[in-house]
Amino acid sequence: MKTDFEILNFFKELNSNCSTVIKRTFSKGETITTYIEKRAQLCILMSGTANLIRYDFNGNKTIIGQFTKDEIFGEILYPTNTNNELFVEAKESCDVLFFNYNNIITGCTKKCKIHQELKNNIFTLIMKNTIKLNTRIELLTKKTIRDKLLTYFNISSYKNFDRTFVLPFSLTDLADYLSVDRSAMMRELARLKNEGFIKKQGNKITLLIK
Amino acid sequence: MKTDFEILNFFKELNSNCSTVIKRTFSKGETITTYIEKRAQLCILMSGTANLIRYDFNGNKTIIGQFTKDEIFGEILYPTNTNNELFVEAKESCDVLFFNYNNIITGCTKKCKIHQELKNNIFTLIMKNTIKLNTRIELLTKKTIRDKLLTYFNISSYKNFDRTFVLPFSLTDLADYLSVDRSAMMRELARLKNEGFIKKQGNKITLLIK
DNA sequence: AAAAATCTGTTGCAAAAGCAACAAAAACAT
DNA sequence: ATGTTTTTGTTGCTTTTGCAACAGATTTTT
Repeated sequence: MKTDFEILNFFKELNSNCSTVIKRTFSKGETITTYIEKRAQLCILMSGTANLIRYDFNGNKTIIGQFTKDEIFGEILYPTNTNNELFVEAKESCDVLFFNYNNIITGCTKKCKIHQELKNNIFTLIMKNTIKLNTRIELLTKKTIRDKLLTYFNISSYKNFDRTFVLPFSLTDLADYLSVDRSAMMRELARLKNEGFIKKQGNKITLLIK
Repeated sequence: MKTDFEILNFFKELNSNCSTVIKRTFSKGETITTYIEKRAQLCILMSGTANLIRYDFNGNKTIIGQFTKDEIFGEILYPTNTNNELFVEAKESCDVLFFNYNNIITGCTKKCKIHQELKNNIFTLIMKNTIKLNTRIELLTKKTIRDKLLTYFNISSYKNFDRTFVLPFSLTDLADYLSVDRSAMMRELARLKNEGFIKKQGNKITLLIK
C-alpha cells in the first residue's frame, strides 16, 4: 500500500484540468461542507485539521469526528438515516480538495492519464479511513473509561515506537474522541497516575505498564 | 452507486479463471479467517452470517463485529496495532470469496475484462462498509443505553420504512453490537416499554414516539 | 499589555451501568 | 420425544459515570 507521503504528493500535483477536482482554502471556524445535501461528495484534507460536528435538536454541539492532513471525508461515506445536521468545520486553516464519487468511478470526460491513479489513491485513502474507524470502534466498545484510556495509550505507544508520546490533541478532544465525560476522564487519569500506570506531564504521557 | 443486488450478481458470476479470487464454503462454527498474518486479504461474504471475535489475554470471547451477505471484511481493513487475536467465525453456513488487495489494485496478470468492474465493485463495498462503521460509531458515542437503543430503533424504522420492524439478530447480539451489558439493556428495554416509548413482542419492535 | 476564551484539574452528588445469579422460555440437537 | 444449549427476562448490590460547579493555568485575540 502506498505511504501517506506518496499519496499526498500525488494530490498536490494533481492537474486541475482533470475535470473532477476543485481546490479551496478555508480559515479557522469556516464550514468546509455539510452532510445535508446528497451530491456524492468526497473531500480530501491537504493541510490543517477539521471537526465533524453534530447539532442535535436542542442545539447542543457535539464533535463526532476529527480529520487531519491526508484524510478523506464527505457525505458519501456517511449514513443518510439520521436527521441530524452534520457540518465539517475548519479547526485551523485548511486546504481541501473536492471530488464527486461518480466521476471517480466512471472516469473523467477528458480521460486524463492520471485518472486511474487518482482512483487507486482514493481507494487507498478510504481503506485507511476504514482502519481509523475500526480503531475508534475498538476503543468505544471498551466498557470502562480506564480501559478506553489504556487501550488508547497502548495504540499510541505502539504507533510511536515509544512508551512516551504526546497526545495529538487536547484532553478535551480526547474525551470527545472516546465519548466520555471530560471530568470523569480527568478523574480516571488522576487515578491511573496515582496507581502508577502512567506518568503524565500535560499532554505528554508515559505508559509504565506492559 | 450500484445496488447490493447488482454487486452480488457480479460476484456470483465472477469467472474463476480471473486469477485473483478463491471461493470457499464454511459450516457453522468454522473459522473463516484470522487477522493475525498480514497478507492483504479481503473477503466477501456471499451468503450466511459471521462474527468477528476477539479473545483477550484472559481468554474472554467478545463479538466485536458482525457480517452478513454482501459484506466485505478482512485483515487489510483492520488496524495492526492491537495484540489481540481476531477471528472471523461462521455463525451459520457461509460462502466466502477471498481476494488479495494488491492484485485488485494492480490488475490481474490475465488482464481479464471484468477486472475493472471488479475493482469498482470492491470499491463500492468498502464504501458501504464505511457507512456501516460510521453508523455504529454514531450509536456507540451515545452516552446512555436508552439513547443507544432509541437511536438504533430510529435507524431501523427509517431503513424499514415502517415504525415496526424485526431485529435482524438476537437481543444478546444487539447488546454486543451496542457494547452494553445485556441485562442492563433488558432493564432499559423494559423501562422503554413501561413508559410507552416502544411496543415489543419478542424481536418485533414498534416505535411509538417521533 | 490587557481582556477574553479555552483548557486543565478537582470534587460532591445523583443517575446509570455493570456484574452476578437465577428461572423460565425457546431453539437446537440427538 | 427428550435432553441440551442458547436466549430472554428479572432483580439486588456495587461500581462507574455523568453532571454541575468552580478555580487556576494557558492560549488566543484585540
